[in-house]
Amino acid sequence: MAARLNSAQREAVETLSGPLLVLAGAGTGKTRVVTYRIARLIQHGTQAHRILAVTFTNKAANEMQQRCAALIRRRRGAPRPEISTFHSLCVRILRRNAKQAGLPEQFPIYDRADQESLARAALREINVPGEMLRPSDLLALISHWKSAAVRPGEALRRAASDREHLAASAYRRYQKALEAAGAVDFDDLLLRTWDLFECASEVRRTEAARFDHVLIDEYQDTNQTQYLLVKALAEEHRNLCVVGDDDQSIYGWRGADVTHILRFERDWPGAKVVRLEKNYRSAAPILELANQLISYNRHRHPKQLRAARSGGVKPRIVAFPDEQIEAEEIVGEIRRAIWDGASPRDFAILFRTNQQPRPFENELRRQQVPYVLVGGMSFYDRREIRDMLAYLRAIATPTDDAAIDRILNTPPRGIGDTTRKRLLEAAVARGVPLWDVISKGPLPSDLANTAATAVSEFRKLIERLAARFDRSGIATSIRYMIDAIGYAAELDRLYSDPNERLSRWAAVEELVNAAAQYESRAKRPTLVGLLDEIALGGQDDSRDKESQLQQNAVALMTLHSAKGLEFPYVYLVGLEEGLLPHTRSIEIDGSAIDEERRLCYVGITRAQDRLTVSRAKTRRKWGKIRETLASRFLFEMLGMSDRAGDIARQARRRLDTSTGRPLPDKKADRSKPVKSKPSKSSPRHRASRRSR
DNA sequence: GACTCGAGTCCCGCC
DNA sequence: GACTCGAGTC
Repeated sequence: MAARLNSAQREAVETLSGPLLVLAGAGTGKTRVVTYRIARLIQHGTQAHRILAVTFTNKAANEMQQRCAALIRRRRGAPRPEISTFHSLCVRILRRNAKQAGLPEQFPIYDRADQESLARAALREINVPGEMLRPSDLLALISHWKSAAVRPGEALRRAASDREHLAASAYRRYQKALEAAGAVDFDDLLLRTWDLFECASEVRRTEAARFDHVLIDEYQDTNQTQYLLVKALAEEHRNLCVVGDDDQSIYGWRGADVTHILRFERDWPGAKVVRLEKNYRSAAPILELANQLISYNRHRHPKQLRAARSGGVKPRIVAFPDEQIEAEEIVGEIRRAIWDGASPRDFAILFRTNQQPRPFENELRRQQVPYVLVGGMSFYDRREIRDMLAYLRAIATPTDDAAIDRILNTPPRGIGDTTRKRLLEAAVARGVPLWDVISKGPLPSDLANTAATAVSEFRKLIERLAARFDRSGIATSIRYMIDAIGYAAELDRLYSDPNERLSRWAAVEELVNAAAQYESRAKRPTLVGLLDEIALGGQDDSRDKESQLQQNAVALMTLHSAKGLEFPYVYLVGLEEGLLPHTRSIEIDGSAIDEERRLCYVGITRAQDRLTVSRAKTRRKWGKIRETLASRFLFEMLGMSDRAGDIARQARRRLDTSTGRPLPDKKADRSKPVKSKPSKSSPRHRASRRSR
């Protein structure tokens, strides 16, 4: 099998023991190296189930599983290598050792919306004015603390400003509420596993001893907790292989620390380092642009991607009058290419923020080009699905206050705000979950008679549903549940538009299907198991990234979602100061801009054959039209350092004079749009003919 | 307690 | 522009 590998790849595959760092540039066959290495280990006598490979996304884990399965001839029922994300790995460890971890046997995993309601409650409790600290700000801080393994006490000690002090107190309350509900949030999955390893060394030893080899993908994106976990799992046998590219570290904002990969050799003395620099993905002119751009970053392992292919088309850089025309022209071009025989799935439109795809979606629909918006509003974020899941969680783990709170009056059953508040107050005062107040009583004495009746009806409903789930299969019980709560009637009531009603109802049915699929797939299906899968990114989410990308449709996604993918034709859109680099990063400057630059680099290196980079000269934001400023990266990728520097200074000036909001500025950007060599059919020519 | 309407807010990326 | 929240009304 080694014949299909180049010499560097072969070296990485054949180094079978000891610490190994594979510095893999974009498109250099990293996945191939990892899967071949796993196959080689097995060939050399390592039992498959004693190999652990950790990825960051479910998509990467699934893909790696499939590739390994294709490579390893396996007897039916023979063990497989354990390939999973950090989060799934930690859930399994915590569920196996729930008692030692101080968790109830069936703990719920809180998602973003649950976290937000906890954050809101915590801020209310300590009377923090909304303009000082919003729930989303608090959650970002908490996540940052947790990914750096900082507990509330430590956060309080470290607080340098009033705002941080308040946030740290809110963090303490947030954590208390989480513990009271016996729940964990996403960051807790990692942090509590680390705590468990620290407090119970026998658990750490047992868990680490399950594996003889550990592989970590995308090592540049590990945060502090993940770094500690990796150490704990591999320090005994030292058979650790990490793979990554410091130039593609784009998750600094959620605690990823690029220094982990930069100092690997110091952490693991005797480590071998292999560099993969031969790029099999992109045409040479595309790589030239990428190399040029990334050379502006300071702290990095020096690398130069070399194209394995010769020839190729020079990337285009285009400016459009506004974002509407940007969308129209790009979609028009894609439509014509499809007419000429290209396949829709060969195209990707990449952007920085989630508000950018809207005009593209409209155009794709109008011009009848099949497309798929990857990420964004997920199936499981839909209101009706969230409602159903809240019921399921309340049934599986009644201590889940967030779930009970959501369904208490959904559909409306006469339990209004006042009643809800009184129940919550009683729960807090008694130090018990909300469900205990409802089910065991006594109900607060000041409840109105009608309210008390409604609450006890609600209790009976949940008990009846729980009994049903005990008796029958999951999908069957969910169908019964939807019926029992009268959800169809609720949808009729809420949505007058029959199309919307239909689409919402279809989503509900889809959930039943997902549950049925899970039931047939899982070895021992349980409601908690189903909810775990969904919380961890839903491997059975038929609308998830992977299956979305398998459809023959143009892919629309953020640069963050695009990492690890490749397309023959890539449109990297909205290259403007304020978007890429984003305003928030311009404010911070320095390393934040470097990360934006890496993001842009990731975008460029997704393209195989043709790359188009575009921007709009004006853009509508909150209903107002504003003139934009070309991104500094456009000039950097062409090696025009001076112009890039000018732009950076202008962007900062705009920020200073407008408290963070770019104002229309007649003088700004009067300079010619970035020079490109538009062919006659270039969208720019056609765009200028349009009057609008 | 449920519903409607208008003012104010939204200001990145995600497992 | 789109969404949320709170005051006012039934």
